[in-house]
Amino acid sequence: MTTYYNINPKFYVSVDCIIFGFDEGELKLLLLKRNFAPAMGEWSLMGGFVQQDESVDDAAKRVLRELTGLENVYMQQVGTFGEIERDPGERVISVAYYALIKVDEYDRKLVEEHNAFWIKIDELPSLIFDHPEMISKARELMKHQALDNPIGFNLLPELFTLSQMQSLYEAIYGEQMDKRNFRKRVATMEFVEKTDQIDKTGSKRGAFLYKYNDKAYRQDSKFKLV
Amino acid sequence: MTTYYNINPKFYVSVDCIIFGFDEGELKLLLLKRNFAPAMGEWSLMGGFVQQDESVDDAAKRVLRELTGLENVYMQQVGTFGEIERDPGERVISVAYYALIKVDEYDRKLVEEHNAFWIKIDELPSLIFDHPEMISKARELMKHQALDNPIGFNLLPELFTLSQMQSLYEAIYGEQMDKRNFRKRVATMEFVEKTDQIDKTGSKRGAFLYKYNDKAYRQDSKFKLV
DNA sequence: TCAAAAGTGTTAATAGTACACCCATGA
DNA sequence: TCATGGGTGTACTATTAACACTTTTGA
Repeated sequence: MTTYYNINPKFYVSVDCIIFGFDEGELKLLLLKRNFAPAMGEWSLMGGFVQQDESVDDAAKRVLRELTGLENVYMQQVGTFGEIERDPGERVISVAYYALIKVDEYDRKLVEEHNAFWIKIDELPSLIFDHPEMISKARELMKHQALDNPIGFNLLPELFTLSQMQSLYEAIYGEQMDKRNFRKRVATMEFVEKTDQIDKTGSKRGAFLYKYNDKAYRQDSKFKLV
Repeated sequence: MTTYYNINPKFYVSVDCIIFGFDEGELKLLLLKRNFAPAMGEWSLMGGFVQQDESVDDAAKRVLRELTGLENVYMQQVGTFGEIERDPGERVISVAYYALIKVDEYDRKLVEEHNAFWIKIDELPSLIFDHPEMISKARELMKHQALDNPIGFNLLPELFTLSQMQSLYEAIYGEQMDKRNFRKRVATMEFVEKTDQIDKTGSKRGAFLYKYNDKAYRQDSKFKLV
């Protein structure tokens, strides 16, 4: 019964990745200064076309891997952008995903080859097509999800100080937090575990390093910082 | 520079609508008992293929209108379902939307022609493809959005009693609420306005009818029932 | 007269917020 | 010795949760 389908048109379908990183106390996005057509020379998200042999989710994973070399990254679908003229070249329906990566883990060489750069999220250049809209939706969604899920740890190194964790959440929520209240709340989370290791890079005195225990989270599961 | 696009495959893209209604104190979905191919005789969501001359969002609006006759309905994109084999006939990438409609407003004749029926959300039949997954995601998203946005009024008639409103929110949240606390919270919302009209259908004594004032909401904008 | 839904306040518990000083260390 | 970030507790305020009886009226 292929006739049922045949009367309908087909479309190019792409994926675009909003790649978040946290570095030097700031949220950043990994963006391409395109050294390829179309829109060469302009800034864009990393993207690619969905292929026959992969699901849309898998296409997003592949595209992220092509740029960063990373697998098993936390990714979430942001939404599908389907305006007729969104890509001036041809009609393309694009599915946006956001990804949270640790900035000390990605493949420098791949990123360099793609001419990609980390840009502070409050200092974004102009971007092609509807990529700004994708980013603002992604940011909104990520912030919303971060409110009651411990997804922020995907942006922190394996071992982190409480100051790093606080400045991450300040960056995500866009507001300052009280140090004592913040630490009080973290102290109630059994899945944020204090190690006996000390980080000396951030201060002279040194700060205890903590780690996130995902298994411990699934059992008790309460996360709320605001 | 069409060569850039040409090397990539194209796909059928469809939309599927999860249509919520609130009737007789229960949340319901408008589902098709398919009287057309493929999967004739089975239950499914209302769907359709995206066409060349419409955006994906517009396709969803069109499909909803084809079934209900309604325009300007509250709709939200739920997500895109892109597994390779999700439709056993052909590869189709589908974008799911949920819609909130007032059950006293839709076009009975159109619904009858499509062989569609209102089914209580806790008594759903088995559905084709990944439609159950679409529904559970839609329900989750709707519940989440209903937590701090006054979207529930899209499901209530223009005039409603506080008992109706409470039972709606009990259905959405899936939990019983305290009548006095509920009314206290509603009383703080200036955008829920008491009229001087009384509904006598629900009780012998009669209950005051209220209405939702969208303009008043946009100005003050706080909504929180839980 | 009675069944059935409408309507109405107070109190206790909990959660959230504001706030300031000492500590340890390397330069 | 001093500048820098690390670390800690308490009192107040706001929010949320628990709870029971009276009213109206049609059948």
